[in-house]
Amino acid sequence: MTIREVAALAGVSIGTASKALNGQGKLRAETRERVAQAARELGFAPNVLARGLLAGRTYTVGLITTDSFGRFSIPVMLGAEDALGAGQMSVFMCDTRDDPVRERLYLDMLLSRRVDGLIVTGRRIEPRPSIGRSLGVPVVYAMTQSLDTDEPAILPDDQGGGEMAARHLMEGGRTRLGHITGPERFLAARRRAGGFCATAAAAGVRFSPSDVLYGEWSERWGREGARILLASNPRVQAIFCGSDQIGRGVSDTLRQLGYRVPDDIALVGFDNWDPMVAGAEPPLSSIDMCLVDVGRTAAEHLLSAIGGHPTSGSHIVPCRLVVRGSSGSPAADPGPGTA
Amino acid sequence: MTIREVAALAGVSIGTASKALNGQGKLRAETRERVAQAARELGFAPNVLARGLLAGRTYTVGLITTDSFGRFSIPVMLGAEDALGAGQMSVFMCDTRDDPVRERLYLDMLLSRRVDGLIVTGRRIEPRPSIGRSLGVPVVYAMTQSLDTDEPAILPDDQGGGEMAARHLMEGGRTRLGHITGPERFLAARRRAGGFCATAAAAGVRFSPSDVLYGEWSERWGREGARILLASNPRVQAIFCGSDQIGRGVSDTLRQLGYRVPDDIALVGFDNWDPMVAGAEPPLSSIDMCLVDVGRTAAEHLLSAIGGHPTSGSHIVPCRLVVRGSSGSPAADPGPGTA
DNA sequence: CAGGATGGAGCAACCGTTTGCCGTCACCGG
DNA sequence: CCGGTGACGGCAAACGGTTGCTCCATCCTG
Repeated sequence: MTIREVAALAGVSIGTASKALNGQGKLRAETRERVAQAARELGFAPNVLARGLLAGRTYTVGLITTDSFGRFSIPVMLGAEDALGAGQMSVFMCDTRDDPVRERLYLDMLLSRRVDGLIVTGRRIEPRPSIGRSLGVPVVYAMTQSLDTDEPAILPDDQGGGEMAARHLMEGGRTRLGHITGPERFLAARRRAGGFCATAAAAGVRFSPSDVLYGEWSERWGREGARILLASNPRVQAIFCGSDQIGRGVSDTLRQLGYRVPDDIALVGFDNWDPMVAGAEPPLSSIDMCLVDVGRTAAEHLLSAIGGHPTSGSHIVPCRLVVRGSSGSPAADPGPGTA
Repeated sequence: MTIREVAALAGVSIGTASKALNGQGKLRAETRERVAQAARELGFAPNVLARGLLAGRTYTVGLITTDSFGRFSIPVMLGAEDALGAGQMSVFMCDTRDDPVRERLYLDMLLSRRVDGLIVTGRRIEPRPSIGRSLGVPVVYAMTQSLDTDEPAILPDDQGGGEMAARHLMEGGRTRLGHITGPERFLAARRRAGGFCATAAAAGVRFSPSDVLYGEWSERWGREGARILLASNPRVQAIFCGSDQIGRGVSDTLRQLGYRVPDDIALVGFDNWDPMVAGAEPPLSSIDMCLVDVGRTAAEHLLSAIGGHPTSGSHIVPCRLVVRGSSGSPAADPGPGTA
């Protein structure tokens, strides 16, 4: 199954066979066809290693993730795979499980495999330490960013997502808002809250940053947060939840306490995570970070860098609002979602 | 950063440097140390491609999954990665998105990259067509099996899981049972139901295969199934749910209808999927398929096959029961789970 | 008819590493 | 003093494929 066999069968030299298969050199069309036929017959596939050895590149990129292939990393990977697969590149995926030792290990492995580039992904509380500036290969961060802010990073638009949620919830004329979200130490939580507050303020709706209920990314906190919010603000009309899990807890609790969703209180979640939004009753409207796009964009930037045109700094990928039953207008339900 | 530089710095020939770094040949200890020092200084990492080219293997395996890196494939991949990482092998992950064309494409890619072996995974309704018997590399199926039943496959013990659930639910003396699960066309659903029925029968409890409620793998069906079950069997004491999502729907509906879990009705789910079991109220007991073990075992079989000792046929990995609040004894809650 | 142009195919070097074999040097024993 | 032996290290082939250069034959043109 090597090119040697193909050349022998076609009755040409190895070099000629190679040229025939790659469309190089000057060969008679008949010769090309004869070689192609031989290759087909033998099921020949060129050894990518040998080719890479000579070309100095491997047509391979490394993808390092820190969050155990969680539901955030997966779509990013899929997007990256899409963009790279089109360019005939393959992806080595490594899960560091957020362990610096493992990260170092995987990094060495990827470098000794001479990957052409690196994508670093994984949900983080804050920007992460750079994985290294002089590794000899380009690096792009996806859904996370380096403390070295000029290293290229592709990020979801958390702030824009918060703005979208606010605009959508206020659409039906609702003005008494609430926001229950994850821990304040998460940059993403603060950005979402920031966008939400700013949009409310711009619309003349009273909702200050101190009204944001920070807690955990869990259903339990959603339940608890809902009770706290209702205690302090019993006439709330719309709640923006920082994650679908929180949204789920809020939704359950509202129903338990006798509120109707969306008629009494409208809800919007965040992440658009199918098992969560679909299982809620009614199904939960949610902000989708379009992580597949984030991954695809990251891969495109990486390809560009590999091609000699590096980019730098943050690039924001817009979110998308998916409307479901939990946020129909109090007057008239707008019907099925736009996505 | 090649061995040439290292050799030059150490003042030896390339061949000698290679031997020094690999512990081969007969060299003075001082020479070895000098080379090692030079390598360290230059941050040398051997080019795995070049090494592989000569060795005829790549220290790489392909992992083909059909279910979009879903929550079933991920733990399998992690387990496989663990077992392979220890042997210094890397994993190419490919997601076919259940598309035969993509599968073919990825397969060709992996073969032209000369992977040393292949793991095929992904939840399937029934055994899948063989990916190919004469690919030139060993193949192990994980969490799925080939129609060619002698190809090695590592499978979770669905039947045993059903037995475990039955035994656990009957422990507290409960004898009026129910089972709400996914579509009957899924082999896994039938196996779980089979184990459940057999164990009930063996204990002299009346529960026949025709009592199983087959439906979908969704929360919605859980809700619906719970109502159906209660309508036909209002005094049911324990329900085995074929997935945690179904369990979640059942749990919510029971609470809504005024039943107390676990005091009136005990629940056990399947999959032990954290966001689902933790978010349920009370937290859902569940059968864990130990998919990490499945993945690890698959990788071990693959390594063995690569080493020249192929295995064949199905190998079953046992499940594990994780007890939580939803299945405490009606007499006395046994307290926190055993896991 | 002779010389140059051109088309077509082969040769060999190269990518980076490993490893079997051989040469060399020093030391030891006879 | 000479031959043998063992310790050390270098040489070169090999892995599979690519490509610049060379070489040969043919054809065309002056």
